Amino acid sequence: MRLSRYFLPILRENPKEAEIVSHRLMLRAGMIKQEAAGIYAWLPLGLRVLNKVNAIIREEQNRSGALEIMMPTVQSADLWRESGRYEDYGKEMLRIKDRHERDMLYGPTNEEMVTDIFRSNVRSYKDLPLNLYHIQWKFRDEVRPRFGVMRSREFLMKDAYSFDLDYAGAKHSYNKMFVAYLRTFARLGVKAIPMVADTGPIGGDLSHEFLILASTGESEVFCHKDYLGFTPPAADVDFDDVAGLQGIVDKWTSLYAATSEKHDAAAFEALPADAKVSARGIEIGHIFYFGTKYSAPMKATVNGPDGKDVPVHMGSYGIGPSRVVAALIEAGHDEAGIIWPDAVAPFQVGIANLKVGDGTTDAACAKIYKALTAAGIDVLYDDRDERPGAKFATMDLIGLPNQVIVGPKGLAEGKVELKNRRTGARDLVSVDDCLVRLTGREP
RNA sequence: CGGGGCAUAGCGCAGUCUGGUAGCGCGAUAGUUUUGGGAACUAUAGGUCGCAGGUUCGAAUCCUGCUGCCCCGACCA
Repeated sequence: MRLSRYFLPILRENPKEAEIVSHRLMLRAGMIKQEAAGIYAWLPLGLRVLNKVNAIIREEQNRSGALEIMMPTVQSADLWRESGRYEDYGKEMLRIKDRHERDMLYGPTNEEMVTDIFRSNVRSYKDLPLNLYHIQWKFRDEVRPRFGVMRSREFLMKDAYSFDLDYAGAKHSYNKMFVAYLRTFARLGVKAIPMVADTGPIGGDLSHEFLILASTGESEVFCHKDYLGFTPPAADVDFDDVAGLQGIVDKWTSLYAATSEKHDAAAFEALPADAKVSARGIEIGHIFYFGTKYSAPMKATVNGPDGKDVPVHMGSYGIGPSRVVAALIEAGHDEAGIIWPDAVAPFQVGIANLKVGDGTTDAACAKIYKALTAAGIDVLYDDRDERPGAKFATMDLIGLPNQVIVGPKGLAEGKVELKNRRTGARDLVSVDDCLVRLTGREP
């Protein structure tokens, strides 16, 4: 992508409403635009990141055996009356009437609807286990939305729902998502720690929150330091291996980890002094097992091996990709701007042409741009007629992990500068060496 | 939902007390000179002063009502 043809409305000054760093940087980098309280439009740069986050989540959900569907944002109130939540959910639910005066709502979550899909189509225990998920916009009419997309009213959520014959099966489904989440967050470039959680209005008695540590987090967390050094499950983990998955979950729940709501001060104090981590955290995932809470009232039953109908055991599993984007910034930034993990960076490489109009630099940039693009790498080529300082500032602000700086000084020696955003390291290399290092292959 | 603020150009703000016909910085656009960490000069564009009513010869400014947004707390993915 040539920056001169891109839509990147960068702000030099901080918008006054943005208090926390991720909100500030997302606005300054032209990733989002607020349209109403807690409601945001995603601009090209922001959408790129959001889509990359979604892609990783999707791959790991699919790997675990979950099946992607797409449920609507607008739902009929009738389903929610069946579960009893139409009254219980309160003012956080955005209620709508259609032209026929029918009660509708903008979905805050999808347990009822997915349960309806299930009961309409599944009759036998032989069709279990089943896990259906989608990535869809939700609306929760927060009393006080804040922190940009971190706590917005409209937000994107990946929500998965598992269906099993009994508790043992449901526990395995729960473990699959637990492991999938560990892999997902590791691939997103963050250390997420599972913590015992309250189940809140969703209900149920088995639940974990996944939190990443960040000084601006809304939650107060306490955990054992060793979690930060744990190795996430490998890509070839066998999701059908019941004992194997349980082993992974056991390991990741063996040490102390809790948010303030579930904090056990005595247990935490018993940890060795050098193992205690007391910090702030951001919740980026939450998984629940809630048994027959919805399947029983909504009559989502299957015929068991003994020929009797039983309500299925369910769980739900959520990740907020839009919040994840903000959380990644909270966890990765410096004075100059965002530092993206490679996996979700909007562009892997930025090319800064320091002297647009100079034949030599233009040609070198064009060669690099063409070669990287041909290698399937997302490249942002800053071909604007701007001074070098402005280009450096832009690249750093939007956080491109690898920056190729092409100017007359370096080219006089046949070299370009390869800069790593995270470490700040700069290497003077030939154009060919630069391409080898960025593409991992010989020209 | 309690408490406190704010609303004037794309962004940040002054002007409001004391009514007199719209201003600053940054940004944008064009040109020139520049060019290795957010350049200088010149020119240009851009605002029904949140909305509606009222007072007045005259309202960004005073009065009334409304709306939107932000912050703190409680609540929450």
